[in-house]
Amino acid sequence: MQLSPLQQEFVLHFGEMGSRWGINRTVGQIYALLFLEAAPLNAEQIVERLGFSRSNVSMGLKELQAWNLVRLKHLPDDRRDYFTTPDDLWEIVRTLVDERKKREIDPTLSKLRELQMQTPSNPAEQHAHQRIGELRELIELLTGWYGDMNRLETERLVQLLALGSKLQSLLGKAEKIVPLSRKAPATGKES
Amino acid sequence: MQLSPLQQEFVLHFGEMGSRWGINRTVGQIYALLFLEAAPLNAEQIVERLGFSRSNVSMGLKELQAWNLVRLKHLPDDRRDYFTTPDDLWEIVRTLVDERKKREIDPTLSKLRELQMQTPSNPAEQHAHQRIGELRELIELLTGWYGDMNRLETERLVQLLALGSKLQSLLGKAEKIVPLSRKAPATGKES
DNA sequence: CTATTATTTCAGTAAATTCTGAAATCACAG
DNA sequence: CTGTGATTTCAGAATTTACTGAAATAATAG
Repeated sequence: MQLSPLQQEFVLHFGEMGSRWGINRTVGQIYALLFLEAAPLNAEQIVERLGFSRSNVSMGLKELQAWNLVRLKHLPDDRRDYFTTPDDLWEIVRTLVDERKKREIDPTLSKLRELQMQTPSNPAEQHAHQRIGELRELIELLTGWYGDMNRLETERLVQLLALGSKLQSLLGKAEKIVPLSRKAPATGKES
Repeated sequence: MQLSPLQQEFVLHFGEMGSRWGINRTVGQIYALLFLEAAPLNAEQIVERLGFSRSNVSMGLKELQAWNLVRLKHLPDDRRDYFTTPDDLWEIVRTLVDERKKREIDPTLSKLRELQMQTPSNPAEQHAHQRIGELRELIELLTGWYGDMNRLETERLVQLLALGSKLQSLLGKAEKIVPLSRKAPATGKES
């Protein structure tokens, strides 16, 4: 491995973390490397730095592209593909969550809805049906909230997150002025 | 597998999902089974229903206990261990996030802080150093926010999540009354 | 104690996954 | 076209992870 100690530790750590989150270790390392690098790298450079086989790197890059986690660049008079990660970390977070949602949460929701169609026949099924309903509701609440948050500009989102628990006291105050549900305050001028 | 179609589909789906999140498939299935079941189950009953070996179930249950995801119960005049999942789904979510944070996020933060101690020597390290700092900040913001949310009672938390994007308009209004940073509104009566 | 039943441990095996090198395909310059 | 370099594919090898059965340990009842 042809890396500075700083790079090396970072890359190894994220390879390890990736593998705990269901991501192939080498894919994690490739991503971590690209994340630290100022300039885009081509496959051969990744091979040199990480010591994987060329084909392994190729597969890893394909995987990262499928996840929308890398950007493809080209240099003039060079037909090799160069890869980077977005400069904006929030863009990375959004992509990660979006993709994970698309691949795992959404299919789970469909499955839960489908299972809830079945009317339970005995007490055991009755209970399972109930439980599945609760789970579906919870996931719907969370994904709905995520959708809302994702629609915010990054700056607003960061403000909100930074508020954290101060939020509830603020909300308490706000509620006194804007009484709970924000629907039709009867001013006759809705949009 | 000795399960109703409803149970079976649910259990298989969550086994599959588990394995995509770095959780052993059989552990996922055991958890899914316990989740649906009204009454606690003992290891032998899990063996019957899922068809795994006794030792595999034993290991799976140990894993779930290590993750704090199951509760241990006992029946009168029966010295076998019986397992359930909490009735309250929010408790489950909190446990999941807490454990994952403890095992993966917190060590990552330590690592990032440690790496940032090193003063960069060349331009490449300079850039890496910068990048690591940005990542650390982002994770700190997110974990800080999570800590705040986790401190809320479930009811308040659900209210907040349900508000979603309505929040920002509410906040806009609130901000006019409570001007941005909540520190020392110069009333001379701080706590 | 001893017998009985519950649970865990662990070495070996099975299965799944990751990784590689060789060959195929692709993309373009000449 | 043809040649050269970039990239991908894929079958098998290597590695890792999961699973099992047998044996050990633990817990309790008699």
